[in-house]
Amino acid sequence: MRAANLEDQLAYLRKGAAEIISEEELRARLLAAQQAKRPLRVKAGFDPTAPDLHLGHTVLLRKLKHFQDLGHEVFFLIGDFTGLIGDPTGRSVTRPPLTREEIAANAATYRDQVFKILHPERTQIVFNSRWLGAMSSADWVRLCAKFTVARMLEREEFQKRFRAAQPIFIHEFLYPLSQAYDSVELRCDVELGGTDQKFNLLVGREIQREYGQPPQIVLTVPLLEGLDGVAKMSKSLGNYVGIAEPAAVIFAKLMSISDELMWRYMLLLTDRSEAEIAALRQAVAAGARHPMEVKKDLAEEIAAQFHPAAAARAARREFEQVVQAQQTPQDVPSAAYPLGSAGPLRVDKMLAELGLAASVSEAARLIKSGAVEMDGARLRELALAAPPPGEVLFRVGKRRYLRVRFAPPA
RNA sequence: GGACAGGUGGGUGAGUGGUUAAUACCAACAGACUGUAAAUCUGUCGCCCCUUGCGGGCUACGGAGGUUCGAAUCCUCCCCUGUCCA
Repeated sequence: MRAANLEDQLAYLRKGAAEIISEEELRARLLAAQQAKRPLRVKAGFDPTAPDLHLGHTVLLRKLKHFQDLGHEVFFLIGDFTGLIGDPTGRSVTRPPLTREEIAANAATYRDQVFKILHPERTQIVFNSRWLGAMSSADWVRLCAKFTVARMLEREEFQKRFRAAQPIFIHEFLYPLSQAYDSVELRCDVELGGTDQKFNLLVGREIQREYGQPPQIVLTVPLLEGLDGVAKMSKSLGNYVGIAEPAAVIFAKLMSISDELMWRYMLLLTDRSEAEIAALRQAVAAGARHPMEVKKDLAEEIAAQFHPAAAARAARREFEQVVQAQQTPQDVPSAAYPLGSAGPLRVDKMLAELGLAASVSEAARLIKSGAVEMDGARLRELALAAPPPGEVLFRVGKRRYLRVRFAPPA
């Protein structure tokens, strides 16, 4: 990979990128680095509070890895200082500072997850509190003096809120400036981010120039749509696939995406070439390939990025058996449930107590809507006059299973 | 410092004394259909109690008090946000 010619390198880095500012500069920088026999310094920043990475993050991580494949150096920056500010999103407030222990724990989690994609030997994990926390008030004044309010208000998020008469707090202005200063401190050649980061990344260029450094090249990657295909993937929206999730979960979640979204995922989450994807898409359109089979291949391939290939294959088989053939899964958890003295068994209460429903009301709702099966038979009543003997298999909704052993009253 | 506007359920956003646990939309959950795809359709969508029921109780409309048989809706104070003026 390292020996590839310049144009091949550029093409490799361009695949799946939303925008490169500018490609000319990148070409020149690649060339200069090659001649000087030094790797490029490539940075991307991450939120210290959300160490549970999902596929949306991997779009960026994969692009970082592409740089590493070409021999460059990646700075995986954990924004423990900027985390105090919170990237302006309209609802963010100043966050309580994390303790040293929390930060260390989050960093460890990152390390575990990130190296499923990145090359450890070409990755440096850095914390921006190291330099931002050491800056004096005077340093901050100097930094702030390098950027104008008018420029700051160009950011779409600020502009929107300004027009809508919504609050903009002064400290929010410090976020882009801090991030930009990170680039100065690390003498970055390239910074990567989602398209929503474009403004911040560009501020980095200006601030670097102010500090007498050549401005970094900015490469943005598209925000990955979540499982719903509409909103961006995010944990809080619940439309995500976590990379630490079991292979079976990853597989099942990916099977629920729309056919249209499948192509997008294929482009951004796999190393398949655009030509290959286009051909496959045509085959599906022509009826030569069944979209479900293509989706299974994709789901298995992605699951295999975070699990052994055998585990991914097993996930596929399990899906075929449990979901498609409607067989009960192998490893259904079981629980004991003590029966009350006499009287009928209140199934709604039991489901809530065993964690199959969030509350008794919720459980009652589920039963009334026909979502609960007992030993394969749909349950319609909240109470059972005579609890069945021995072990009973409960199914709630499509996926939640539990074997319940009824213990006699104590 | 002054004048004015506003703060409602996960989100957007109605409601200005009483069938309002609170319109509508989105999200979410479940069912039907299917390739557990999407789309579509239907139902549900605060918590708890009684086996059910157009059943009962509790909690909820920035916070704290108050008026009233009864308040998200009126009054007082406080907190927060925005606009304009200084």
